[in-house]
Amino acid sequence: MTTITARERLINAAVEAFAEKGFAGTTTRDIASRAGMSPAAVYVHHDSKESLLFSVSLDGHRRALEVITSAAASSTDPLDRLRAMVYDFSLWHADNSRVGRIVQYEYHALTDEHRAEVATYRRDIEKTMQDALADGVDQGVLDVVDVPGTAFSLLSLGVDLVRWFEPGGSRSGHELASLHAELAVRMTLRR
Amino acid sequence: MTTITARERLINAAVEAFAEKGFAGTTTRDIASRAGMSPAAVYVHHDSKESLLFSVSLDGHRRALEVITSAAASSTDPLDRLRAMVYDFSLWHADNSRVGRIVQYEYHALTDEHRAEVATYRRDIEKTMQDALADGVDQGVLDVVDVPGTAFSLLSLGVDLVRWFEPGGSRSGHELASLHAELAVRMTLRR
DNA sequence: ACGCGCACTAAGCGCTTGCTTAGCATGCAA
DNA sequence: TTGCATGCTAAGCAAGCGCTTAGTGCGCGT
Repeated sequence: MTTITARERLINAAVEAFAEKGFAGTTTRDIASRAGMSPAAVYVHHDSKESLLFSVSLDGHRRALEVITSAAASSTDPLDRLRAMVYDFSLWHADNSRVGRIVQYEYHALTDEHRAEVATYRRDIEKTMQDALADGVDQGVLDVVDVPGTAFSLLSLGVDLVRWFEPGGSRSGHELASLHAELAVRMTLRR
Repeated sequence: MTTITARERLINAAVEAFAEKGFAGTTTRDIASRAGMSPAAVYVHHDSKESLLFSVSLDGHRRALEVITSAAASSTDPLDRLRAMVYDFSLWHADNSRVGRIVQYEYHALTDEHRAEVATYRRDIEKTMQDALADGVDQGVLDVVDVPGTAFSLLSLGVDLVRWFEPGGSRSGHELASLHAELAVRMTLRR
């Protein structure tokens, strides 16, 4: 059985609040009341509002990198691998749209030090996608003129989901991830 | 010669501030000082901080719709038209990344009434892209299984630019718009 | 020369912000 | 029984918020 600590309850409350109102629009009182605690309780478990954001953002970046890294390792066939990477990355953003929104849109609200730390995960995510495309070109399966630009565009499809995606909406995460994977193949397949 | 009114100077200041710090993170004092005025001057020309946001957002939505509408009317050839629409839409977002950021990311900060008003422009933008794809399919030039989903994905490429694009960066708006137009053709061309 | 209207400011009001301080209930070791 | 650490709250502080009020200086028509 997993016990949810008070610290974790506060983090979950912060995820809800930041995703709904943004970092600047969220008050520490709002976070506390979502977690069923008094305003002062936030500071028993976390140093500041920004350090709460950093916890959420760092964990989100780590999980996003892990998703795309595992997908990259799932196959040696360039086409299967590309499909898996785009599918899993987009699905993760649909399934975790609140955390994803914080990762993508509250990046600028981090302190310089914290922003620099999560920036390494962002570079790794981009590099993983670029490497997959470059390898597909080397193997003669893919035809990609602009590898960094195309990699970024493929990631954009997943990232942009968090701007509007709501669970229980008219389209499921699987549907959208499948669409993105198919579009990715069309964008890059050698003809 | 064009004279910039005090009202416009405040709007320009608001664009800078909202794009940099977000709506909730911007103070009316910040807007006023960027415009070289006292805090009270804001209220001589605008009703509230939110009405300043609405002015920026409404104008941005109108201009984005106009860009894609003109591109849609620029050719009857489905492929040329698609290229023009994606190119112009992405280029506009690169050239107007600050306004674009406000249009896309501060949408939720509008009042319900104001949000409903700009929502019509968003629907028109989507519909314009969907119609162009559907017509290309009808003419036998394009092959698009999921028209609304693909239309949204094509727009996402341009929209996502505003998240990170900075004028004077390593890639020009033209470069990115060309890339997006080429990817759009690959995504939809019948083979 | 004068008076009026308009663009603008100095000052500040009531409220909310992030965060701190002082203290209290509970549980456990001795 | 005592003593103390732990996890929390009530109260509040200084600063900053959106916005208002009361007025000032200046250009312009007469």
